[in-house]
Amino acid sequence: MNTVPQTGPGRPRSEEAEKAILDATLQLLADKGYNGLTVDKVAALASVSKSTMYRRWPSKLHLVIAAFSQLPQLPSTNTGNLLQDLVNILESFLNIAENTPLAGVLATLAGEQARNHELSEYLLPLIDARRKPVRDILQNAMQRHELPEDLDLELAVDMVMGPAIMRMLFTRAPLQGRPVQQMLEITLRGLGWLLPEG
Amino acid sequence: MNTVPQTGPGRPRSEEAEKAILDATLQLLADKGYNGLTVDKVAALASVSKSTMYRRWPSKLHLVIAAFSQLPQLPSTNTGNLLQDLVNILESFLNIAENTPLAGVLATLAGEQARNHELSEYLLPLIDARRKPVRDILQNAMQRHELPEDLDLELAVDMVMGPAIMRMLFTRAPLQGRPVQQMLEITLRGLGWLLPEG
DNA sequence: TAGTTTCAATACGCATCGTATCGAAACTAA
DNA sequence: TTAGTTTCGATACGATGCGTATTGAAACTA
Repeated sequence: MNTVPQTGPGRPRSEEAEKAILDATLQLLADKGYNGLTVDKVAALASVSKSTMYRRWPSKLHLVIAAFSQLPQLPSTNTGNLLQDLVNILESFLNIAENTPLAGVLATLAGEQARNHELSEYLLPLIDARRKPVRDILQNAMQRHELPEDLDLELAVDMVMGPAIMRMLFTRAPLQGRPVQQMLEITLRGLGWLLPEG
Repeated sequence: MNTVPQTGPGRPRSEEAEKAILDATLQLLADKGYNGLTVDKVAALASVSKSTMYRRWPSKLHLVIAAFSQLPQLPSTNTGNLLQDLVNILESFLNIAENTPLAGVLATLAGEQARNHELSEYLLPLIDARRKPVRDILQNAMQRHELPEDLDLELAVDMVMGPAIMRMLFTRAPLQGRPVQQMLEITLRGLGWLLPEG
């Protein structure tokens, strides 16, 4: 994610500073959102000069993306119950989204991506990492023959996550508990879920 | 959407200027996106002074929202074929999204909405208007008894639009033609679509 | 005719991004 | 030890863009 490696002669880059910058970025992002975060504030909070930041990331946007990719993966349960596994991971995703402005930031980045194509290069892997747990759960179910063999996995991921994200970002209707389970039941039925018990 | 009515004495507000401002806003939005649009550029393109703009809308954000609500509704066909009607409206939505950065702007606004709650008041009606054609199509199908009587209509709208929007904004995989139809077939199956011919 | 509001033009304050400069610090290589 | 290189913090700076303020003319009401 950095711009240049630090091999050769000269003073080595401070790993400490790098961590402090990314931590400060995440904290300010969580406290004030993307627009409320300023480069100078990050520098002050991380006790670092701006040159140290811009040597690593070419813009505020890149910095934010780098900070995002530091976030831990969502815990992907594998209870063997497809519906329950999906409910779990979606609920934990929505919990994060409701208690931090990360969802809003993600939407902002998506909007920027539509215009700034160079951004996709950095953003797409990050998004794919968020899709991966869902993909894994679906893939496990396929191996248990609970889903059709010819299922388009990427399309299925969109079908599973799309309605919840739609509601979270745009509709802004209640989403915890019942609605999530209901949405997933509908989607799984559409995908041709073959329940293990019949 | 304006801040103050124009009754009473004094020079009346220019309807012409208002239209020119909104048109210029839409054009710049389509050409350069939200960040590429500047208030001064809008003023120049509309041949209007900034005071004329700020007298009507208190910020760039409000102006953009006002311009958005000027956009025409998507044409809601009613052929009697539920799948085809939904394919049509989603395709025309995606056509706009692919040929202009308006979709990206919508994402940007959604991101802002997550932080700026006062914004929801203006944005939600606008989003609801975009959902309405889909809601109408689904409602028509319900009256034809092609969908269950107890269907949660709002949830169904999210299920229909969510996967496509997910793919458009985040996944960024191909979306025209086959995938749209396939996604809708899966969703309708999950919703319990009772085909008219069987 | 007097009072009120909008108009275009323009200047201004202010925040913020990203760049540039500087001398000190930390490292490599000879 | 010494010369060369890169990063460091501190700080200043240019550029951009939002939103406000001022001013005199224009368009309306009473």
